[in-house]
Amino acid sequence: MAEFRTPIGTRDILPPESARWELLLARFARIVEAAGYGLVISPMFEDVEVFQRVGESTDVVRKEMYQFTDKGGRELALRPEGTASIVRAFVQHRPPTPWKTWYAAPSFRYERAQAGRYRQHHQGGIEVLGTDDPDVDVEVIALAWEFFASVGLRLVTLKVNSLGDATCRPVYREALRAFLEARQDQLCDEHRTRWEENPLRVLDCKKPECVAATADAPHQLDFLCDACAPHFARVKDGLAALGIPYVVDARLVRGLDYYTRTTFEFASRALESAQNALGGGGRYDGLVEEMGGPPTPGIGFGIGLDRTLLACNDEGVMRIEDLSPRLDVFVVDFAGGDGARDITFRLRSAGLRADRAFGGRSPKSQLKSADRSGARLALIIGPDEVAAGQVAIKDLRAEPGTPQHVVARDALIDEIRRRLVSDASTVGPVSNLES
RNA sequence: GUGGCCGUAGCUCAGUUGGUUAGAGCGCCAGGUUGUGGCCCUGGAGGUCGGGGGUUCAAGUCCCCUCGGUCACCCCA
Repeated sequence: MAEFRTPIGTRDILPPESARWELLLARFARIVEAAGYGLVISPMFEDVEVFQRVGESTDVVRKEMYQFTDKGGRELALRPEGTASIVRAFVQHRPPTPWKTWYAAPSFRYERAQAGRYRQHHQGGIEVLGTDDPDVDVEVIALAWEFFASVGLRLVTLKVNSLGDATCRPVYREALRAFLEARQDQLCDEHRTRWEENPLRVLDCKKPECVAATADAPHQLDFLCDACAPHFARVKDGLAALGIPYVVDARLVRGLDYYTRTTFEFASRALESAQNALGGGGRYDGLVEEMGGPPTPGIGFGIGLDRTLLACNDEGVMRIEDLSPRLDVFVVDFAGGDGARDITFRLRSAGLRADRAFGGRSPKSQLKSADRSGARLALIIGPDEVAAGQVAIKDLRAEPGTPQHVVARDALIDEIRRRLVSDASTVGPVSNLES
């Protein structure tokens, strides 16, 4: 057994699996940048209060945060989600609005690991600050939808809801409180004592008692004010206009307290595991102010990239086997090594993807490495070729017995290019699935 | 934080009611082919049986503890 291993709930992502991550991140970046979003790279730890502002009553900040004191006595925490950092950056730098940003970064939560749940997971997300136009809500949702579609996922479902705003939410809360108060003895053990703390959370409880007791509970949707109702209607119209299927789920309550108005969640019907939420988000029109900035509406989503890949596994898309080899040529030299050293360097300078064998191994052994590398061509340099100033080119995908060609060193790069363009499948893994 | 299941080679696993030097497939390395991969054949390297303690003449096998993995609850991405 190895002496050291990755901490609980974390893992190494190694080749060839990591190639899927490169592709996934490239897809995400391409889609959101094409929509005018700019990358924000923020620290992965912040003043602990930055994250506490996203919701004192949520498990994420209450009991799952990686908190620590640094040597200067500062109270810091590892980022448990993406939005708080972006909002903090907005308040700190006051960029012009609307500020459209994206990020792809790890988040950390101290939880028991299980399928689709890690202590370090990776989220890709976008945030738009400075406009409450409902068409932005539609844009944000549509970009997430497009991302899932771009990786080939077909079994993704979208749920939307509106949680109201500072005007209508308190009214609804009070109605729900009154409703729960009348039936508190029917709730589950936990909520019988805690329903007052956060009444909305009771609607999210999966215990049969709570589900039954709240079956005909009032919905926020029935309490939307004159500002929120048309906002939500416009969002639904927009989704319909773009052909994005959705269901309104009046019981959708997300795990962070900052949400207002539009909230949404993506789930995979393909995922067998209990963790089938791929991502979610919503509006947080009060959060910037809460963080000490000017009143500024905002909306965004976070997508779990780890889970997106799990969903890809279950749907059979983004398969590692479909990723093409990354190398154009593999250099085999059993004439001392000068040729491998010099030619590999020249090939790379010319923009070709090239690797070689080291250690002066036998021709057979080096060819074996060439085969496994997945390269299209092998360049063979033996004493005969050196003497003639030539290099042998072997097509590694040709049928056995296919004769190899010998070219002068001066003509080598042109000849390789000629052979590569004649076979489109030699394009690398990223660009091959990029279209 | 709670519970179920599981820890034997790099990987996937076998190991008969406890009984000699712990096995296979894949992978890796080498040879068969004094300069040619993929198929085949042969050989080799690689394991304190997760760790500690206990029972026993004898423990990979039984018991306890512990660490780790995994799945579920909870929560969420």
